Amino acid sequence: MLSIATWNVNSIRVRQAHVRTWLQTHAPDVLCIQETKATDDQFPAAAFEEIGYHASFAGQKTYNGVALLSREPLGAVEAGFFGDPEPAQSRVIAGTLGVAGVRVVNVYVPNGSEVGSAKYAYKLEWLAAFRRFLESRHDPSEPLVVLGDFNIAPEDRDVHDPAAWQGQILCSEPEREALGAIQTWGLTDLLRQHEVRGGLYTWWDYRAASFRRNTGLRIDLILATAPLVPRSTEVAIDREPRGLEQPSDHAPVVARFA
DNA sequence: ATGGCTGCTTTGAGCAGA
Repeated sequence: MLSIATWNVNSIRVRQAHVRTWLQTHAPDVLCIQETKATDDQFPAAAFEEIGYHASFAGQKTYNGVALLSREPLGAVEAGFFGDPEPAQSRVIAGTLGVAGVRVVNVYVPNGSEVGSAKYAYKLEWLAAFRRFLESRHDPSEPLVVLGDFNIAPEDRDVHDPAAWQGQILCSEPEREALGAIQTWGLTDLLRQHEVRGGLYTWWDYRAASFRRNTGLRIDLILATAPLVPRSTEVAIDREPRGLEQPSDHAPVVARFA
């Protein structure tokens, strides 16, 4: 039994207590977090060590930042990825779960701002570079999990109002094709192994009472290679922390493996 | 149609997020 989770926390310093409580309640083997918005010297590692979690982190000032919180120290921890077009942006951290031999790659994909903008072009370039990294450094026959905030809703059933979002950032065809190319390499969206329904979201805008009205998107994904797909027993989106005081705008997602 | 909320920043209006 193995469980691996992802959560965009939107500032680890603000969300520290939420994350601690969630870890104590759910006890995943690894929690991948994104948007820590903290430099490495600011990262509150002791708060997690106190409750039995080892922290590996790669941060920068103000923006981005990723971390791995794990019950056991991870092997071969690497920040960034080979071929990263802008290594100064802290968007990837990876480590290996020793017992299971599972490589865990935690990603914070660029948001892209607006279709047609310079940031959008960078998002597509980043996704292509990440696919080349997978090809050059990994093999689809290895047990590999790639998870995090992809900032892409894979299909219309992952969007509360597909007509309104059609062609918009997070939903545009080029973004979906870039994600599709990563999946074609050999990664499966595990939630869709268990669930065909729409209306399952991981992010709700802070504005316009989006969570209460459930006007969300599913943009936080857990992808895995073929050896892990038959071992996938469950993928759960935990909406509970989104309803707390001062929440992250994203919900945690957990995958369990036999 | 717009902006709606939140976090951060050599602190306070502007950027970025999604």
